[in-house]
Formats: sequence, C-alpha cells, structure tokens
Amino acid sequence: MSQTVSKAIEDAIQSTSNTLQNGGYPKLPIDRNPPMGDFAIICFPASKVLKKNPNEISEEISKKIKHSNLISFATNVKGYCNVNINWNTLAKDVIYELKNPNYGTSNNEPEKILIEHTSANPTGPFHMGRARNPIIGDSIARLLSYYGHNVDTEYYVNDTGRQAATLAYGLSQHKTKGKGKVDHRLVECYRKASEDLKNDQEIKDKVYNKMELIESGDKTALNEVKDSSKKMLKGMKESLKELGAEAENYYHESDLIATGKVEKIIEKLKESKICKEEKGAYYLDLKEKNIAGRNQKFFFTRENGLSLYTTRDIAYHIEKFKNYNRAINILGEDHKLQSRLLEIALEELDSKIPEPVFYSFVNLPGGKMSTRAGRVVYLDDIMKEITKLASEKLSENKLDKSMKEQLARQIGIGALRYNILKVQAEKGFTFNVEEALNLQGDSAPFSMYSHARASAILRNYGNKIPDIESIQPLEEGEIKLLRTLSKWPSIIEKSVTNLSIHHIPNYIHSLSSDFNQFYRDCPVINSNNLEFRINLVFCSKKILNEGLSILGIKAPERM
RNA sequence: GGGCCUGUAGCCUAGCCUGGAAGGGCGUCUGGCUUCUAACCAGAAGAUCCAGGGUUCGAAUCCCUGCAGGCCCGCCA
Repeated sequence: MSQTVSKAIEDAIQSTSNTLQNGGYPKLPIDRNPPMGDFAIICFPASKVLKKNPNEISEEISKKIKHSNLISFATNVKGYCNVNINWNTLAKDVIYELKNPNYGTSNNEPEKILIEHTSANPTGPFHMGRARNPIIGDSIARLLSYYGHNVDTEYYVNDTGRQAATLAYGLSQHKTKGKGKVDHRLVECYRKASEDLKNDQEIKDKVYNKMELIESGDKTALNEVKDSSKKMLKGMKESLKELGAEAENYYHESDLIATGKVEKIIEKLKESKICKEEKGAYYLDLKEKNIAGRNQKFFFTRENGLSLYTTRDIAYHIEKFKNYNRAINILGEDHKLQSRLLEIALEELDSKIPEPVFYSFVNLPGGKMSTRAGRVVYLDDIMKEITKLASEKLSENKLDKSMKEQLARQIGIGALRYNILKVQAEKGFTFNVEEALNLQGDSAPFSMYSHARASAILRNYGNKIPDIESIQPLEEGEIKLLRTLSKWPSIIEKSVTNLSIHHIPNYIHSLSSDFNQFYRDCPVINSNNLEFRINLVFCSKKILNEGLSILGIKAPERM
C-alpha cells in the first residue's frame, strides 16, 4: 500500500474508533480490504451486547462518523459500515508518491539471488507441458529484480546420464533431413536412437558403457555428450529467446563431473552420520527424516561407486551457494520428493537450501502430453499461431508494416505469457488453444491497450507533466483508479514474499479495468481538473508499464 | 500402503496464509463509436464455493472424515 494512503487509513480508523468508544460502542473488527470504500467496521459482534441487529448498529455508526479532513463519508450496507477516506485531501501527496521511481520497490538491502529455471533435458524441442517453467522463472526473476534484488538466472543442462548418451549416439549414427529448426530436426535422431536401444542389446550395451565412461570422468566422452547437447540446445535457445525467457547462464552437468566436484561431494556425504552402505552403493538413511513412501534409502552412488543424477544436483547447489545467498528453483511438481531429498543432503553438508517454486503440469484436452503417443503441442507452433492471430487483428490498423510485425509479436508472445502467468502455479491446467488465442478480456492485449490509450492521452497533451497546484473535487472514477494505484506496493510485496507471480496479472487486469472506466467517465484534455488527471494518466501508464514488464510483456505506445 | 497438490456458475479463474458482503474473464442475451484509440464500455442471466461433520456471533477460508483428479515413492534423469 502507498505509505500516504496506508497512514491515512490507519489515522481514519483511529479517529472512528475514538468516536465509537466515546459513543459507548464495543471494539469492533475492521476489514481493511472491503468490497466498497477504504475500510469497513464489522458490526455483527456488537449485536449481542447492544441487543440490536447489526444493520441498526451500522446505520447508527454511519451517522456518527462525520465528514472531516480524514474521512469523506460512511455508509451502512447490511451490517457493514463502509468508510471512505477523504481522497481529495490526499490526492496531491499520493500522486507525488506514485511518481517516485522507487514506488513499489524495497528499501531493504538487496540479496544476491540465483534463479534456476527451465533446465529441460536437451533431447528435443519444447512442448507446452514445459513452457510454464521458463515463463514463470523468467517473470519471478523480473519481479525480484524490480523489487531491488540482484538476480541472475541459470539453466542447468542435464548433459550426462542415459538420455545424453542416447542423444550423442543418435547424432553420430543418424542423418538429419530438411531445413527446419535444429531441435526439431535432431529430435528425430534421438527418437531413432531410443528405438535402437530398445531393439538391439548390443547398441544398448554400447550406450551404457558410454554412460559409465561419462560418469567416471572420461574427458573425451564428456566432451562428446556436451557437444551433442549443445547442438540440440541451440534450437531450444531460439525458442526461449522468442519467448523472451532465456536464462542468462547455462551450467553444464558434465562440468561438475569433469572438474571433480561430484567426487568431492560423494566423499563428504560418506562422512554423514546417516550414511550407510549396501553392496558397495552408498545411501543416506531417511528413517528419521519423515519421508513418506516405501523407500527410505536415498542412494547417492551406484554399486560401481559412480554418481547419480541427484548427487550431481547436490554438487551443483553447493556451487550455487558459493556465489549467491539465495537460490530459487522453478520445478515441475514431479520434482517435489527429489527436491526434499536434495534439501536433506544439503543439510547434512551444512549448506543452505534452495527455495523451490512448484508448478503443475500442463495437460492437453485429450490427456497428458506424450511424445510417444504423438500428442504434443510444440511451444514453437503455439508462438507462431498466436502471433499470426495477433497479426490478423492488426490488419485494419493504420500503422506501417514493420511496426505491425513487431507489434504482432509483442501481442502474441505477451498473450501467451499472460495466459500462463495468470493462474496460480500449483493449479494444474489443461492447455486450451482456443482460450490462449483469445485476445480479449483478462489477457495481455487488454492491459497493453489501456497502456496505449494512456500513451495517446499523454501524446495529445504534449507538455511536461505539471505539478499539481489545485485540485477539483474528485469523481468516483478518479478515486477508484487512485485507490487501485495505491495498492501496487502491497501486491509486489505479496508476490515477492510468496514467490507467486499470478498476483501481478490479476492486479494489472483490475488496474486496466479501472483505467478504462476512468477513460470513459473523465475526459482529460480540456478538463477543468486537467492538472490532476494528466498526472493520474501518467501514473497509470507508469504502473501498467512496470507491471507488464515484470510479466515480460512489452507495453506499446500505440496499437 | 504412504506423502504432496488441486476441487469456486456451461467453461477458465481470484479470494484460502491472516474467518466477516462470493470478485474477474470466456461463452450467451441487450445497448453504446460525428467526443483523448470500441482489442473498449454499460446492463442482464448464470454459484448446493466437491460432500459430510466440528469450532465460531459469523466458514469458500480454520480443524476432522470422506470423495474425485493430478503428481511422486528406482543403484533412471
């Protein structure tokens, strides 16, 4: 909440409760986020004591609360006394606060934070099931960085293990055809290799031998898997770039082995009190750790002494905390147990632990996305389709051609990101192409359009935004917009604290909606309240722009 | 067998942490562009908040018991 407004509300609450106390009323609960007005006095608990029904009490109270510098008016609605603070006396100070570039950001010491996101196995192009990860990860990174933290983003490349060895084998044995995007071409080699493995024991042995070489640190083998993964990754990176969600850094799992970091971790884990051994394989005994399920042994080496995926992940996190004081991981819900095991291991090593953000899988109307069943929707195809749709909508527009192309991409990609970000991450959703392609209502273009409208007003106005000298009595539409604008910092705060991004699209939508109502009811140019209104437009545009940019969506000047 | 997540109008969803008046959007119906951009706005219809119990003046929200769906419980990644 804006500090000016929050102080005004607390003062008003204090003032009314004094009034009520003097009038012999008991202390009543306050709702600071009421459906109408700025705060509400809940009259129900007084009913028994005063032997009156809540509605009567609220009616009395509403009449007792007089207009003042603090309070504008109070009304009774079904036992709730809704109090409206005096926005006229506040408006100038609120606008001043809103215009501050630091509005919505933190005063606290910035933290060094690493956000690991995407980290999809480099075995083929992104499908929509995975798309939630980069979009959420990238936006949380933008959010924390907006708030004032020092944020870096990283993609952990799983380029060792069975699938990496399979891919390397596939690339060495099978030719690619056509000129398509590289990941879409190479995935055929991977598919064929997987088939080979299934059908031919000799090939399977060969690949498994390669795997052992990789894990034991053989430089040639490590280079081979790293190279083939990089080839696949090249195509995948293009998709992320188009999405506007590419991580800044790529950390290769193979490097953890090559540099001997994994080995070191294995030695350290063996010193743990809960470490046990079975036929040469080492594990942490989880009996005392409250881990649900059948298996209470967390193996971190094989019988041959070599590392497992999780072992390398432990080493990776030890590396992370050398440079960062917080590590945030964006993970699919299937990694929940995995993530818990990682925490236990890190605690055994006296390390900090990462903060996971989980999201549910994206399904298709027909069921789960499956490469094998051929039920896949590729991210690339969706991006193309939604951009095309945006482009069609722009066809009657008067803007010049290159401008339109750029806009179509901004709108298309923005709409896609928004569609995914507006839903709480842990809620599973079925990806509905129709719904995602709908560019009306609660969608990115709605807010982008409000932003363009605000820009148009400022363009027409043409002058520098003035300081407010005088102000006319505010209309409902102005108050509503100002009230919403004043809530921005608390939305940011909530989002940052819970690492939940969906509050931002939610807020941006109501801000846009309030702006559109203001736009209808309150003409700016030629208004006798021009000074204030042009400031209000300026602030709306500013917050819309900042909100959209947290979501990774461009805010256009025209559309 | 066990654990975690989710369940809100025909469909999608916010609110759940911190109990107080069920918000949006899509779709449907009605109306609005000589007035700062109609990708907009106004209005209408549409909700046993999964079910049952408990706590409370008051429960979508907290507690218990179920039900349904998702995910997980490998010396795979």
